[in-house]
Parts: sequence; structure tokens; C-alpha cells
Amino acid sequence: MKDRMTPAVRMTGHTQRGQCAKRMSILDAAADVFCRQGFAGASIDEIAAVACVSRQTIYNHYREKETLFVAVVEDVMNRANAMLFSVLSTFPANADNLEDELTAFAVRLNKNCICNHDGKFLRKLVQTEGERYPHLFESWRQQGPGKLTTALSALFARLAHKGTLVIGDFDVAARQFVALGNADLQMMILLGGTPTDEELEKAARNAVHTFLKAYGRPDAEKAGHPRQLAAISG
Amino acid sequence: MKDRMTPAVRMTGHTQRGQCAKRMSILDAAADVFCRQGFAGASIDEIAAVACVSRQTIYNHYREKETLFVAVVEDVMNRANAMLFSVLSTFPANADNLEDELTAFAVRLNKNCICNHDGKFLRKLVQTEGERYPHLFESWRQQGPGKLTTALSALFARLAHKGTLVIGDFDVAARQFVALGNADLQMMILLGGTPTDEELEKAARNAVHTFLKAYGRPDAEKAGHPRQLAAISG
DNA sequence: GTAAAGTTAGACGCCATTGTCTAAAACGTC
DNA sequence: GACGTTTTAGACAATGGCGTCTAACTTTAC
Repeated sequence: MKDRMTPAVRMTGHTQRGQCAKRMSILDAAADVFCRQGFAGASIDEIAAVACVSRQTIYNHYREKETLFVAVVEDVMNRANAMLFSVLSTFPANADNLEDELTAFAVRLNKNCICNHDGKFLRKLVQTEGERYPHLFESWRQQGPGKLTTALSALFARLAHKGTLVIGDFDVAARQFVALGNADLQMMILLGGTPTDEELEKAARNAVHTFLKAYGRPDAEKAGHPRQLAAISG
Repeated sequence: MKDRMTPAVRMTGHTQRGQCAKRMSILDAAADVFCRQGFAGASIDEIAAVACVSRQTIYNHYREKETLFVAVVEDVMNRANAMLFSVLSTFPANADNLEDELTAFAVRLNKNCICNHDGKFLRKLVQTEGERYPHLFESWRQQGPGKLTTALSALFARLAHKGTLVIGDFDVAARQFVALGNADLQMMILLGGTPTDEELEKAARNAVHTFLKAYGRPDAEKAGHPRQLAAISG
């Protein structure tokens, strides 16, 4: 039997690139179909059609449906983790104009990590297939939301140490920051919709406004800032 | 062809009760299996086995798989809406000891509407099959989370009118109250777990504490209340 | 150009599931 | 006990998806 899983090491240039393109095309198509139909509802034929690839090619690259599913989840997880890390590195370091900077950060977080393709995929699939593949999504839980809370907690601790914020429990504050950021988007997140930039901005501003009322220095009242914005329709 | 869908009107006493019991047994079993496996993954045979009923009986009561699914969703939705209404009616009316009363309310809300069987079922199924049955879950969206936000908004408005709270946008505050209440439970909610009473209490207390710091009257500082509680492990 | 590898379309067996049908059994009423 | 209804178990055809196989085709390396 030929070793179909690791032929790339023996290939040169163009073939590898061609194979690689096929693999990515399959992964993207499979993510799309798995996300829409779930594992049981997704058919290899549909994935092949979406990927513009023959069914046999899928079986050549990924031995069976379950292997493909695991590969898709890991691929999306890696992208999502990289994006999360990247966004976390933009957390406002100094406290000038904290409200605006925190708002912009919340927009980035929601837009690139929560409401994007990969975020939707992972949230949906964790709910749908989480019990069937506990080990698979356990790592997501730790590297995704777990890392997010831990990192945010540390960042808020730094701001509290500087005296910019007054926080009792940093972990609680981190979770509440994320929760507040999603408060206005919950329905859209649940239904799988994608918020507009304007909605993202409103949601973030409402969240940060309330967050700072709860955790900002009592004496640091800002003047002239816009009042809380109207609710998002729907 | 016999009219199998409405035989109950012609039946008397015991037979009707027997049929009714079968129907409920089927609905419960189907809810369980649909929730675990999704629509595509659920098999009628498994539902029949869980319900301790023959497969044919299911087809007698509900013409086909999809009819059964719709009936299950409507059944769960009705129960969930009734429970939500019931919990909303316990919203603290007077402002004595507002923090404790709001906390107890948040516990009731999370325990009986969000983290219970029906809540889990609806959240999961809305994500899994929402796109396939938009009309079905549209009504849930309006009667469930929609009603919750609207009702809470009005209740907070009353407290604000009395001067107990200081709120700019009542709808935003309502959504943030719910979001804060779920902040510490997000992971458990996503994974389908059930929090303990202690965890529910902690989560609610953290949420209300922050909520009141943001929306409580600035002069109404409470004395001797416990500080924010430690994070929930996990 | 040739050879090796990857890709494709299609046919195929296999299995699970849906939904129907039938005859027998259980249940409740009279 | 007789009767009508419901329930049951099992057989049944039809469907559709998975995974394999083959023979032809395309791409790439040399």
C-alpha cells in the first residue's frame, strides 16, 4: 500500500503547491459544509462539489469523514488562536483616552475573533459535536476562551496596578468585559448573522461605557463624552 | 384513510390519557435525542427506544420525522416561555436590599430559564437547525430572548423612575444584566454542562455587584457586603 | 517525450435510515 | 366476553451516504 498521507516530502515545487492548494480547498469547503449541516448532515459529495474536487481526492488526502472533520477543526482552531493572539497584542498599553481605546479593542476582539467565520464555526461545532469529540474541543476551550480570559485578566491587572482601574477580581472582570462586549450581539451571534461595523461600534461602546462605570476610578469622570448609544434594532 | 391526527376527541377517559402519555413520552424522548444528535443524526428507532414505544406509534402520532421535530420544538418553546413568564413575575418590586434580591432573581433566571433542560435544548437547536427552520425559531427569538429583554427593560425603567437605579438606555441595561449574569457560566453553557447551586449563586452575585456598581445610585454605597467572590474554577 | 504521480468520473457493495404495511397482541369500553 | 381502537414487532422497498475500486485523464519532473 502506498503511503498516501506523507507524499509531500518526496515531491518538489509545483506538485506540492498543487496538492497543498487542493488540501486547503477541501478544508475550506468542509468547514463550510460541516458548519451548515453538522457532522452527520454533511455529505462528502457536497464537500467535494463545493471544493471543486472529486470525491476520491478527498479520500486520498483524508482517509475518512472523521479524519477530515478532525483536520478541519484543528485547522480552524489554529487560525482562530493566531488571530486571538494577534488581537490581544493590541490591548491598549497606556491609559490616555482609555474609553476610546478599550472600545476600539473590543471592536477588534468581536470582529476578528467572535463574529468572524472561524469564531462562528467553532462555537457552533463545539455545541453540536462537543460531546462526541471531547478531547478535540477541550484544547479549544483551553487555548481559546481560556487563554482569552487569562490574558485579559493579566492586562486588566496591569491597568489596576497603575491605578487606572479599580478591580476586585481580575478573572471576573475579564469575563465580564467579554460578556458585556457580546451583550448587544447575542442574538446575532446565536443566529449566525454578521453585525455591521456600525453595530460593532455601538455594542463595544455600550460595553466599555458600562465596564468603566463599574471598574473605572471613581474620581476619573470624563466630560463631554457621548451618552450611551441607542439599542441595536432587532 | 382514517383521521389519525385527531382521534382523541372521540375517545373517552382512560384511552385518551394513555394516548396523551404516549405523546408526551415521545416528545420527551425526541427532545433528548434531537438535542444530543441534531436533526440529521437522530434516528426514529433511537427515539422509539428511549420513549419505550414502537416505531410505528411514532409514525401514527407524528406523520414523519420533520413533523415530530416541529412538534418537539413547539412543546419545549411553550414550556420555556411559561417558565420565563413565571420567573419574570418574581422580579423584586421594592428596593429594600436590592443587591440580594436582584441576585436571587438572577439565580432564578439562570437556573430555570438559561441552564435548564429546555434552555439548553433551544439554544443548541437554534444554532444547529435555525437556518433550516427560520420561521420556527423566529417565534422563539421574539417570545424568548425578545420578551426577556423587553420585560427586563420595563422593570429596570420602573426602578430608575423610583430613583433606585440610574440608567441611560433601559434596553441596553437589560441586555447587559443578562450578559453579566451569564459571564461566569459561558463555558458551561457552551459545553452543555449544568452549574451547581453554588456556582449559580457566585455568578449571580458577581453579575449583580458589577451591575449595581455601574447603574446603582452613586450615593447608595452599601456597607459590610461581601467583596466580589472568587472565580468559578474551570 | 516519457514516466510517475495525482486527479477524475463513474460504478459498485454495503449499511443505516426512512416510511409503509401487515398480522398479532394489548387495552379499554360496553 | 365481544368489540373497537391502539400498540407492537417485524418484514419490506426505497433512498442515500460512505468508502472502495478501476480505467482514463492531467499534471509535473526529468
